[in-house]
Amino acid sequence: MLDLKALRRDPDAARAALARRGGTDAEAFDAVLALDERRRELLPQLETLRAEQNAANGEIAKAKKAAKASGDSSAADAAVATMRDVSARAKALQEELAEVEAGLAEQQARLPNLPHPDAPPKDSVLKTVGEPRIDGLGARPDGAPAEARDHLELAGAHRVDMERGARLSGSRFAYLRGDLVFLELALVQWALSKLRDKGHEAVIPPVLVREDALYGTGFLPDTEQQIYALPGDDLYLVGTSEVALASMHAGEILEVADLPLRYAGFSPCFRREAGAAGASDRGLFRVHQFDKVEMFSFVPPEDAEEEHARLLSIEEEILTELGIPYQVVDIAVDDLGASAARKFDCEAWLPSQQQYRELTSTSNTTDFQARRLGTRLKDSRAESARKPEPLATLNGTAIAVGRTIIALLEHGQRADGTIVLPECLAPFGAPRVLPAA
RNA sequence: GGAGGGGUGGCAGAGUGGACGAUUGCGCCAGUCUUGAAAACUGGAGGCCGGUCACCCCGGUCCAGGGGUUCGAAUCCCCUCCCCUCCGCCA
Repeated sequence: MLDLKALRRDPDAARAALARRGGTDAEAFDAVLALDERRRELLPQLETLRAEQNAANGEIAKAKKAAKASGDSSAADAAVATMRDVSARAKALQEELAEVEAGLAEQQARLPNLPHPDAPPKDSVLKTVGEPRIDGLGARPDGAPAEARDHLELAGAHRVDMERGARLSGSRFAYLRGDLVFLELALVQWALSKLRDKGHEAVIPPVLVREDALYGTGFLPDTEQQIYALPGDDLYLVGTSEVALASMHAGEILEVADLPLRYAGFSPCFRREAGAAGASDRGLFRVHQFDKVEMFSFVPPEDAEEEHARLLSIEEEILTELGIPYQVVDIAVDDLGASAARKFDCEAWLPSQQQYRELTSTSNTTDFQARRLGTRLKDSRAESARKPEPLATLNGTAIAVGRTIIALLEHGQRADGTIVLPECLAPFGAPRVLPAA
């Protein structure tokens, strides 16, 4: 949600910023301005009537008492009759105002966040780290791609069982089995431990949430086609624990001294992924259910960019320690989600596809989510008490388990089909080497 | 799922139609006292909207949330959410 005061102060700047996103938000934007203005006309009128009512209430109470003593209730009756009229006018105004405010809230909810001025017009690669090759297949000096097997071949149906997954639940569902389960648990435990050491409290959140949480985080009204709903219970399955983590402090006023608040959520994620499946999305790459470790931070607004860089550096550290070559992409302004002002993706090199594919992503949502969720910040110890203000929230993927497993299998593969796994995972229960399928 | 009982300020807890944004206690902040602290005493302190996006001040609003009755609602009625107790069920 955007700050109405800021929009009023400089509508043209906001309009221009929104236009960079390329969507058709102009109508909603103009509607917001118009409804806001109407609201500001009606409100003082209603308040004047209310003040009149408040003043009269005391008089009526006195008159009633006097009437009781004297037996003459004519004065009281007259006052009540007068106020009956005022009350009716107030009620009419109130109804109109409620209508305007409902419309305003609806239009306002449709507006996405203002993009960061540095968010580029097109995806732009900021850096590339690691060699796009596979050490274990080093037999050929040119590193010819033909030899690289993809993760499904490497894992085998007894470890990534798509067929039975589909039989049970439909396409894009998988059974993860055997060694790979321990690999997942090791990845998760490794990541959560690392994040704990960096000040992120581990959290296992609910994954079924109310509609409010999805509106609050900006997933509604924007990505409804991606969200599983349970209409019988008015609940939704989250596509990311970001929803639950952001909502942890909904409606709260936080203390500056308590910031930053940093979390690491571990949860399954559910996405409908409506539409045709592409060949490059086969296997675990795009499934309806996957597990993920997600970072989430609440920081003062002025620290948001620094925190964004921090989350990105953690993502890079994780990829580096796992030995996965990657590139960092500054996501195009017209490709940001509704809540993000800026987004960086880390794309891993996938040997089987000979291209970089998204593995992790980190977004600076500035005060957009905080404003929607009603999470604010105050400083009780400040010299001059200032009003609570929205703070900044940021999120970033630590480990998207399925895709990380893909990258690990493909990069660890050797000519004989066995797979070397990163050393750092061994203490957490992962095998050093997976047998060939 | 069934039957009851509840939700009031940071916490505890009064208030059941008329000056209640709300008695009181604890906690918190400041001051007086003190070498310092404690105690005691005095004072202060919420959010939101608007007047003017500052301060002060003023008006409006907020007693879980929403709607209704009334000249007037913390108080009466309806709906929703949450918590507690008992029963049932269950990883």
